[in-house]
Amino acid sequence: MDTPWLDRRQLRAWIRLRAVLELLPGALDAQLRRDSDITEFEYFVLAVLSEAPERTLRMTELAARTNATLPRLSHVVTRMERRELVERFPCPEDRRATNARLARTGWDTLRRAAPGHVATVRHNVIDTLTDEQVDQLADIGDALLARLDPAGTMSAIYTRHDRPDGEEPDPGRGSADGA
Amino acid sequence: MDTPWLDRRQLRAWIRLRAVLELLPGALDAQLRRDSDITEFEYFVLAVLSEAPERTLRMTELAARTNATLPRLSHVVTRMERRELVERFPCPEDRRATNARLARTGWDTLRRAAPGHVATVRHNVIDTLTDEQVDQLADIGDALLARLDPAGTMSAIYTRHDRPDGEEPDPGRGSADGA
DNA sequence: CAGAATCGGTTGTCGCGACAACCATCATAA
DNA sequence: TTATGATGGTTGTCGCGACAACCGATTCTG
Repeated sequence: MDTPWLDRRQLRAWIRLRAVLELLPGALDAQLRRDSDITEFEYFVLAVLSEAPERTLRMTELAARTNATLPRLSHVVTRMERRELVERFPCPEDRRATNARLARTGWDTLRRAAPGHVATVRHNVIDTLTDEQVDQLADIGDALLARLDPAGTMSAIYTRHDRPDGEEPDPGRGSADGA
Repeated sequence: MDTPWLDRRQLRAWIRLRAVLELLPGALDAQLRRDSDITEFEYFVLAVLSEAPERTLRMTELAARTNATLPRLSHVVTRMERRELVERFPCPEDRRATNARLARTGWDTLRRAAPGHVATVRHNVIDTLTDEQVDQLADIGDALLARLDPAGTMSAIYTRHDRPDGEEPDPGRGSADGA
């Protein structure tokens, strides 16, 4: 356990990363709560569901893709169900399992929330970086996730199907916006 | 409000960043809780205090440097006081104010916790990146914090006094480790 | 030197996430 | 078949953070 201390340059990077870790989630959350009355996590749940076939996913799978524990997800979905953002129904093939499906209200909420959320992400992240830095950030993210999420459960979601859109769940294409 | 959608490269960066935001804090927290029975935030409070002159800081200042709201800090310090990690005493100059001082136990706890914490940071972050990426990360962090923390309250802490150590609060030098 | 506004901090309530305990279902093997 | 263990989920309790309400001390204003 004789790990060397961090040198100045490493420390510089770490301190900044730590600060971002502390501040950014709050900023994103605040905007969504204020403008759409949902959590960033709830937004993410809606987004993930909206990407799934039939807009339906088993709880376990949904938990994995959102990096939630099952208990946490269960609680969250219970609340979301109350607001009719999602629906829960037993899985026909496996009677232990439960499916979560994006409800109409959830889809609408997501669509309405998306633009503001994207704007916030742009404002706080993307637009503050050069194009080069954006790519560097992606590579750095890959490196970190190799440790944090070896299975790639979190990041694979959107990159899997190779589309120009992703986290932002597509309102803007498809039936919306009359594009 | 006609913010353009994220293009593929931007999305790639954002998704990864988001995943890191979700996973990294938990990883750090888990290690500290397990090995030293303190939160990452408590660790940080200890670290910040240990860097302050007299190992003492006013609550407001401590809150600013740890990016906590005052109520939150007050609660945290209450608990830490119970475990004798810190002490609170009224500020002589301003009788509204309260000072928080690092207690003996807190210092010891910090010193014992530091190596494992550093190792975790290395394992999950620093050692997964090239030297070049470490610098890139620092620059990216600067860019993001320009928005998130314009006053620089969070990141200024350690860079201000220009030392080779920083977040990691110095055990390792001084009387520890018998170096 | 009143009175008002402001500052510094604490306390109370509420909502969310972690963890453990629990129940039901499916798979496996004797 | 029935035990055994694993899988999929839910529920209960606890601890922490956000927000609002509050109080004493201080500064500002006339």
